[in-house]
Parts: sequence; structure tokens; C-alpha cells
Amino acid sequence: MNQAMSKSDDANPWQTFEKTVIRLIAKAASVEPETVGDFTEIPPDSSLGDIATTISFHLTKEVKKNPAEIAAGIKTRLDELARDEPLIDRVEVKGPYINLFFDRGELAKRTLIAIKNRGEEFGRTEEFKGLRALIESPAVNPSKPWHIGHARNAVIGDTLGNILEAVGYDVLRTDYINNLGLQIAQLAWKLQKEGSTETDQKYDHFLGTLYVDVQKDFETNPVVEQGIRETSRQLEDPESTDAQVSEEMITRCLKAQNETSYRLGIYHDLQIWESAIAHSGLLDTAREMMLSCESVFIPNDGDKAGCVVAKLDDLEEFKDMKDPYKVLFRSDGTRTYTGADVAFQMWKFGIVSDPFKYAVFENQPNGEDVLRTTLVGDQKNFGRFDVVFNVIGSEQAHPQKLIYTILDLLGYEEQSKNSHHIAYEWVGLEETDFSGRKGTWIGYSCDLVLDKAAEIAREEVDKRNPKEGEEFKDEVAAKIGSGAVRYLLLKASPDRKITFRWMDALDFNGDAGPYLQYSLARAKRIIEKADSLDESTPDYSLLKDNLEYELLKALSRYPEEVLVVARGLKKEAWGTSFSSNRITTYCYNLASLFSKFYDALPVLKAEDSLKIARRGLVNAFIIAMTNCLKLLGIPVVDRM
RNA sequence: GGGGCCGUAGUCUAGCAUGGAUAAGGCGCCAGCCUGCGGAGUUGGAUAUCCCCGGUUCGAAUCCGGGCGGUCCCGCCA
Repeated sequence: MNQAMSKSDDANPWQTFEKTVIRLIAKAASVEPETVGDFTEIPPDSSLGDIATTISFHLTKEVKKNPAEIAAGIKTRLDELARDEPLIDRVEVKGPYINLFFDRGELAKRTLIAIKNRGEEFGRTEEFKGLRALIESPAVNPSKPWHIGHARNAVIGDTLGNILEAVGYDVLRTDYINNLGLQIAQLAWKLQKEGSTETDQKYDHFLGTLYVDVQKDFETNPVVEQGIRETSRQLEDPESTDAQVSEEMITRCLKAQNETSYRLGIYHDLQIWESAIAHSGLLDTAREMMLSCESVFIPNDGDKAGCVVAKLDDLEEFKDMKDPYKVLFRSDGTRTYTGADVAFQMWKFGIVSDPFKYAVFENQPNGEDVLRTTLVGDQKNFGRFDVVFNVIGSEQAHPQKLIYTILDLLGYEEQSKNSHHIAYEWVGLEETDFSGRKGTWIGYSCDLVLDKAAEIAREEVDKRNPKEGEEFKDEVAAKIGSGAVRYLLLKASPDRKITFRWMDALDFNGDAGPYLQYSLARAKRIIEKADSLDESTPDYSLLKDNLEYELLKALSRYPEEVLVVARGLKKEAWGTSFSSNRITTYCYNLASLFSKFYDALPVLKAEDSLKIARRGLVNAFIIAMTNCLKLLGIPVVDRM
């Protein structure tokens, strides 16, 4: 009894069926199961079966027969094996293709019981259990509001985190705060020079527009430039007035930026500030470790005399660099970006012991504190991660590769292998790219996009819920808007550029976030209106209609889909691709199958035993869809 | 000079890792479906030299070679 229960309570129902099929084919064709796996596919149309094999093509070389003959032979043996296998209904052969059909009742039963028993755990598996992962995202300069391109980074990072957690990783979500850059110096200089010209704008927006002005002066007025360069030097000294002014400015800016982040449902565990990297002693430790490696040294002469450089031209990827000596520390001893990044990456893996101190930055709307590094505060022991994912624009493929390569040169081969650059392309406009410097982001800030999305959603919510209060309408509209934006950013493959067009972004019909939320809201209405019946012995084998079956198959695949995306995070020469779009496609498809089912097959008007079975299906859809939306970070709405 | 990514109907995209049956979907266009569990829905239709040229293969949108177009990168910069 217990055994039977645990057998049907299956974390990955689809995989169970697939494995069974592969086992049978392997036996029937006398081949290794792995080989069968290589020649297994999902047929283009369900009428051709649930799983098909093209093993007959493969076998033509060994057996000197044509594929169709081979397939026919295998079918005879498969028929015999399938007779004793409850999961398989039948086998058909179409030319060289061998098509297998699952037992619909078994699939329905196993899938629905698994989903019911697992509830919000459905979709969680343990393939990567025990691994600790760090994600860095989105690392926006604290000098401007997020524009829609920054949101792409943040949303990719957040969804990546959700997926890693679903497959068993322990995840730390970090953000990198560059509080010592030139942009910060420009703003700190400007604020002190001109005093407060603050408007009632959100603070990050205020800084963003201020920055466009100061940048113009910086480029055209040498006196201004000189002043800002001096401020930049002063920022390196934490005791200086400039540093204190900038600290306050950055804190306010980050809090404003975080409001945007929270609107998208994105929360962090920890912020690492550049000042902590600069002043914690991390750099000195890292520098010594780097110099102990053969490829890192200080040239005595040449144009890089006195610098700490890494020699890279022995490596295939870098043999064509303009200059193979990459500077890590300048001749005056200061760090370059690459030098700091290598040291930081060493911290992430715990190659150096954690020199940072920590304090709470703020409490987030999800109830969790986000920590920040400080110069005075509590010691902890972060670092020591198994895998590191840096979500950074694809234009940085080369610098990222450099960092990981230097790690390898230092002798940390494993850590280098486990360093992942999750690359994504920019969101741009038809005419131009977003630039903080030129201010082309104005009109495309993430806040503005979210505002407009919520506004459009609100019109529709008004129409549909005339009796509801303002608070309800605003809240629902915000959730629909946020979900629409997240979906838009996730549905494009990260390595494809997105051209932002208001018409597309605000079109909520078809393949868009609201469609998913809507399908769930409709499902919930059915359950809400259901009368009470004895559901203790549902007969799920009644769910035999094609529309029901397609929905069931999609439901059974959910855990496998998540795993496929996680397994797909394989490191390649120039980056690690993350198919966020695979999950949006799955989710859209699931919603679409439910909508077709909803449209064609009544639940509440079906006769009792069928009604109970269909309600089971609807409930399972609600669970799986909810879990999938959470994975994508799209808010669940009960009514819309 | 070298390298990354992208090129698929009017348009936006999926499929490419691991080659397989009729190249899938959204928007837009045309024609249906509300006395029906919520029409942000659903049914049907028209629209494709899968950038080009070769090669491998029984079979190529997918793999390999060479091009073309777009874009990004190859600083003691930031």
C-alpha cells in the first residue's frame, strides 16, 4: 500500500513514462538504453504518439535492411513487452518511425496524484541538492533610475535564482554597488558645487537627469573635469567629505532604485559595495596571491613598467589581443576593474577568507533584510560558493572570460570552470541605445514602463470589476503590469536584442503575461463555484478527451522542463546561455492548453463522476500554473 | 586584423545544444463562436527561397567550410 502510494507520488511523472519507454525499446531492439535516448523524440503531432523513436535509421548500418523493415521487426517485440507494461497503451509503426502511446488513464492518475500530493512543491527536484550558488545581478550604477534594459538583467537574475532553487541549489542573491566610479564622483561634485536643486522627483530620477547635465560640463569644461577627477580621488578615502556626501547620496539612490526592484518582485540577500572591495584588505591579499603565479608579474621596463600584469598570449582565446599584458594593478598601485573583479571572484569562491563586515541595508517588502558590506559592522562568513553566476551584458564577454582565465592561471581550475557569465543582449530603441550619459533612457525608465503597463491594465480591470474599490483595482492593475513586463523580458531569448516598442510592450493579448494570469483566474472561478461532492475516489481515467490529455501531458512535463533549463546552464567558451524563454514558452503553452480545454469541455455541467475528475484536472492546473508563475516571478492574481 | 552574438511569413519571435515525420506561436489581415465555468478567450483561413554558396548524411532551419548583412567586444579608459 505504502509502496503503491509512493510510486504514484512521483516528483517527475513525465520522466517515469519516458524512462519506461526507453527501457522497452532498448530491450526490443537489443540496444543500450543510452543509444535509444539519443534517438528518441516527441512526434510533431500527438496523433503520431507520445514518444517516438528513430532507432531504425541508426540500425540500418548494422543490420542490412531498410529502416521500415527494422521498425516493423522491433514493433513485433515491443507489442509483446508493452502488453505487460501498464504505462504503455500501444505501439504503432509509420514507415521507419516507431510511435508509442502512453496509457492515458495511467498518465492522468499518476500526474494528478503527484500534483495533488506535492502541491507547491510540485516542480521542485533535488538533482543539484547540496550545491551553493551565488548570483550577481543587476549591478546598476547608483547614479540613475533603472531603465528597461536594467530590468532585463534583474529579471533574468531573479528567475535564474528561482530555477536554481527549484532544482535543489542553495542560492544567495547579491548585487554589486559601484560607489566609487567616475559617475559617482561627477554627481557628488555637482551636488556640493550647486547645493541641492532637488525637485519632488524620485531620487534616482533626480540624479539621472542631474547626471546628464554634469556629464556635458565634464566633457566640455576642463576646469569641471579637473574638479571631478579630484573628487574621484577623494572618494577613495572613506573619511573624506566627498566620500560622506556620496555615501548619503548613494544610499538614497539605492533605496529609490530598490522601490523599482520591489515593484518587479525582486529581492536581494546582500549588496557588495566597491568601497568594501577597495578598503577591506581583500585587494592586498588577492594581489599577493596573483603575484605568486608565474603568469602574473611586474615588468621592469616597457610601457607597463611597475604595473601588475597578467600575461595572456599563451592562451588560444587571447592570442590576438592588441596587447597580451592585461593590467591588474596600475603602476601607482591602484586597482583596475579587471584586478578588482578577479579579487572579487576569489571572494565569491572563498579562495580568500571573508574580510568584509556587514550591516542591514534595509528591510524589504518580502519581510527579509538585505545586508550590505560596511567598513565597520559584523563579520560573517559569506563566500565559499560552489557555483557563481554573474548576470552581465554580453558586451562584457571578453572581460568576463579574462577574469575566469586568470583564476585558472592562479591554479583555481575548478572555480574557473564554475564561474558563469550569464550574458544577455541589451534592450534598445529603434533609433538608439539607452545611455545614462546622453539621457536617452528618459522616457524609458523601468518605473515609467511599469506605470504605463499598470495604467493599461487598470482600464480593463475597471471594465471587468465595476463594483470593486479603488484599492483592489490599483493592486490588481499593478500586478498585471508587473507580470506583463517580466514576461516580456523573459520570453525573448537572452542572446537576442529586444527593440522596445510601446505597442508591443503594452499589448496584453496573446503571448503575454496577462494571458497566463487570466487562465489561472478562470480556473479558480470554476473551483470556487463547484458544489460539494464526494471526491474520495476520483476516476481520473475518465479524462480521455484529446484536450484533457494534452493538458495532462503538459502538466506531467513541468518538473522535467525546469530541469532541462537548469541542466542547460552549461559553460561554453564565451559564456553560459540561460534559456529563460523555455520556461515562458512552457507556461504559455500550459495556459493555452487550459484555455482550449475550458472552452470546449464544461466542468460544472458534466455528470458527477466526470465532473469530479475534471475538477481534479483544474485543481492540478491551478497548482502547476501557480508554481510556474512563481518561477517566472509573475504575480498570481485571483481575480482580474 | 581577430573574436562573440543575431539573420526564420507583413511584423515580432520559437525551434538549432543532441539532424528525423506537414517549420510552431504571437501581433496584424480575412471569416466564424456570447440564453454557455469570465471574450485579456476560442475555431478556421491566407501569408516562408528558414540570409547566400558549397560540403557531410538515407535525411540539414539544425552539423562543417566559405561568404554577405547587422551588432558588440579585443585600454594603466570607465
